[in-house]
Amino acid sequence: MAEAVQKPKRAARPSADATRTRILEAAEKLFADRGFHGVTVREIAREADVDPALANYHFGSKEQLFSSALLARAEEFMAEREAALTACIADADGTPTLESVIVAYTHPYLEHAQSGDPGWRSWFKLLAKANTSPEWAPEVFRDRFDPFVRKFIEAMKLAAPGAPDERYYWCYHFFSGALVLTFAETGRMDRLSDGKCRSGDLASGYDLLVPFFAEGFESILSGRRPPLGGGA
Amino acid sequence: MAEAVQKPKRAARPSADATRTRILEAAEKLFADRGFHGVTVREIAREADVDPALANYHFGSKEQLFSSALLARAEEFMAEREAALTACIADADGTPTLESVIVAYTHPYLEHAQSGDPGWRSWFKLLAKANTSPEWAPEVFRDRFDPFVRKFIEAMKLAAPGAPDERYYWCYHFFSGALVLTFAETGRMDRLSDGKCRSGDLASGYDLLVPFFAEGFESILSGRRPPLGGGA
DNA sequence: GTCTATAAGATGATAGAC
DNA sequence: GTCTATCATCTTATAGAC
Repeated sequence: MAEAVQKPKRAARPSADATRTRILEAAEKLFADRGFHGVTVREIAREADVDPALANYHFGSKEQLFSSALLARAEEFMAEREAALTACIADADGTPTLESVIVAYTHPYLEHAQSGDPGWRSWFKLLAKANTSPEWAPEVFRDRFDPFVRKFIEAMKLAAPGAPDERYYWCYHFFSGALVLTFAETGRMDRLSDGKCRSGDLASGYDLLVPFFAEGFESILSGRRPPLGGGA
Repeated sequence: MAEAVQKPKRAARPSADATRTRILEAAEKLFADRGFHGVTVREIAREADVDPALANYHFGSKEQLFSSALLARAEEFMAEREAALTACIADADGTPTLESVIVAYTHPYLEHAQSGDPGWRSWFKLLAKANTSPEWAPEVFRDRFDPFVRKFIEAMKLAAPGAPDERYYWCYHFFSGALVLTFAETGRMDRLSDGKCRSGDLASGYDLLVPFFAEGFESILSGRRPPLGGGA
């Protein structure tokens, strides 16, 4: 105990912090698989091998636990991507290519998916579910995700300036739908292709996603391909 | 009663069929907004202004009710799209353009969204949620959606032949993620753009979506833009 | 076909002992 | 920090009266 006072080393006692982490990891996994309403606090506690009351003690309500799970990796993820985006713009003296902006935005997905920590893959599934049910953790979207998306859109304006404002938003919208679904690994493609393509082969998907969307963005933002009606 | 025997006209008595329909419409709306686990059978019955026991009587379990709601419009929707796809191929003597195939695949979304029946917009939201939680009604995906998607992919092969098989599947995957999210109208874009873009303005989105994806497909399937790694 | 009543069990949350 | 016990409520589903 005198030792602990002198040197407050973490994990001297495996309890409190470890418990929090175990609950958070269990919540991440189960919420990712079954969504907010598809999981009970008791199930999360059981998965974490922890008393049910501890979930409430450490995180408050079930809503707060969900937000905590979504937020846990959001900080790190957004910071990395923001750094990549800033570097990409600086490296190109303020006029990056569309492809380089897309790489900066998406490469952290691939890196984490391949990192060996399976928690990231769960978190991407969680993100996909939250993306079509934003009412589950609106403040996380508002405070953590949206500001970074706005920076991405500003970077697209540097890469392909002069298009009507709405086009940047719609193109981003298409892009995000595809990106989030890809890293959610729903397995649908595996069945559609009779096993010829695997959802889990994210490296192959990524290598196609980047040029696919670079070209889509380029054709719309440059005006090379006009909108169908000829309108906005 | 003698009349009813002679001429078994539908809706002579507004009860049975009307009740089924009311339950189905309420289920469609509530499941679309909150997902399978986010809604109780009692809430659906209350929304339909019907006794809770009738949901079980008419549809069986809650799972079956969800599947019925997803299936209800799927038949009509897929039949229309299949007809459009077949016509598009026939009109072009077997070599349609990529854009015309994309239009055949997507235009029924826009038509129904603008049809005045708000049930279709709910159903598109339901589809988006089911798309990231396919475990809620796997048989509907397997039996109704997947066969039609395979026909779409065959049509893409007619329009842009000769690419490695996996590219058709990945490109379809990107496309479907964007399409389904667009017609889910999550409202995210409205906030991101500070109201400059509205999720509900589906006509504008559609007019950009078609050329955006025509170009993405074209560039990848033709090999004009190679995959990042230079690989498959 | 509709509705009442109820079975049989799970749920989120907390108060209070340790 | 942890765990036991429990509250008040809600859940899906069905049996049986009308």
